[in-house]
Amino acid sequence: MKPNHDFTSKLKQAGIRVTPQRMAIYSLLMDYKNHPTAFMIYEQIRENFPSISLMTVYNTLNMLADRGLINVLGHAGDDSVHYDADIEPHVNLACISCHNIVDINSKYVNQMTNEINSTSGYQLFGARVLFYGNCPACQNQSRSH
Amino acid sequence: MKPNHDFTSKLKQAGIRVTPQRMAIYSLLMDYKNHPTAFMIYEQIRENFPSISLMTVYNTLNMLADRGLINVLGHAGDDSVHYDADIEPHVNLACISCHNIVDINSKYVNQMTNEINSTSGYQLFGARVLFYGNCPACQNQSRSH
DNA sequence: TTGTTATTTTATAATTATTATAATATTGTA
DNA sequence: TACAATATTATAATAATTATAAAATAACAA
Repeated sequence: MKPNHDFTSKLKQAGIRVTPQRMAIYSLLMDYKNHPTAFMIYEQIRENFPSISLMTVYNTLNMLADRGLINVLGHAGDDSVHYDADIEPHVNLACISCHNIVDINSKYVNQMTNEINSTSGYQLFGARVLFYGNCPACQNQSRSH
Repeated sequence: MKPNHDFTSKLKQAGIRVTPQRMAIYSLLMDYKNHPTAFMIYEQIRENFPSISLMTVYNTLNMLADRGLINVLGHAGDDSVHYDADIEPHVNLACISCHNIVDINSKYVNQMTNEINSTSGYQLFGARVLFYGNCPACQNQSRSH
């Protein structure tokens, strides 16, 4: 049986040369579901690659995004860009207080994607469906003021 | 008959003090459909208010966004934030070549919004539903290389 | 209207996310 | 192994956004 995520071949298929840093960044983004920023990734990776530079993280993320292997979510109330390794159209839900982003399921996303694909005339690369508000935990915190 | 857009009362209702600069920024964002960045707004407004500062534009946009009068769309292939005065949930379609953003209708947006409102537990403030790709014009340009 | 106070606007400087550059290191391959 | 192409790193540069504080303006009471 083959491994669930064959990162190496995915990178190669996309024409991206395989290096330990890229593997670490890509697999971190695939494994974690927390939609991190470049800096958050940098801090994580540094535990295993103490000499990695933030530039490498940015280079890798831009490369992965250009080839369509990851998705750029944009800001989440803070001012840095969040990334998502889940490139299937789906809904993200961002909390503008704690800046966490979670995935949720919606039966309408695929229908909407198909609709736009067939009617817009655009050559679509991806979607960023992000609802924002206060998560349950942050709603409770603001009550206790 | 009352005017279609009563900017003054909208600002007042939101607790925002009315100034000529704020009126100009808000009405520009309501009238134009091109989802501009802060700098694009600055350049437009400067034709009527030669001494306006970019800081005022940022202050006003942040204030309008905080009170929920406008929507923050995030980046569109460039690296500055785009704004939208249409706060009804709707679909934006961004071209990553020319960085234009247009609105399109989708019958699924409202259904999706209601679904998330009732099932997520989040206190929702807005949505950013953005599909990206190449617009028809830019597809033609890239063919002629 | 006029005077007073709080709020805004503006100019300037500071911050910070991201990108550019160039030297060094590593990868793929003959 | 050795060569050529590409990647990584450290550093500096860029540019969007925010902070600060003085000057200007809006709200409002008398």
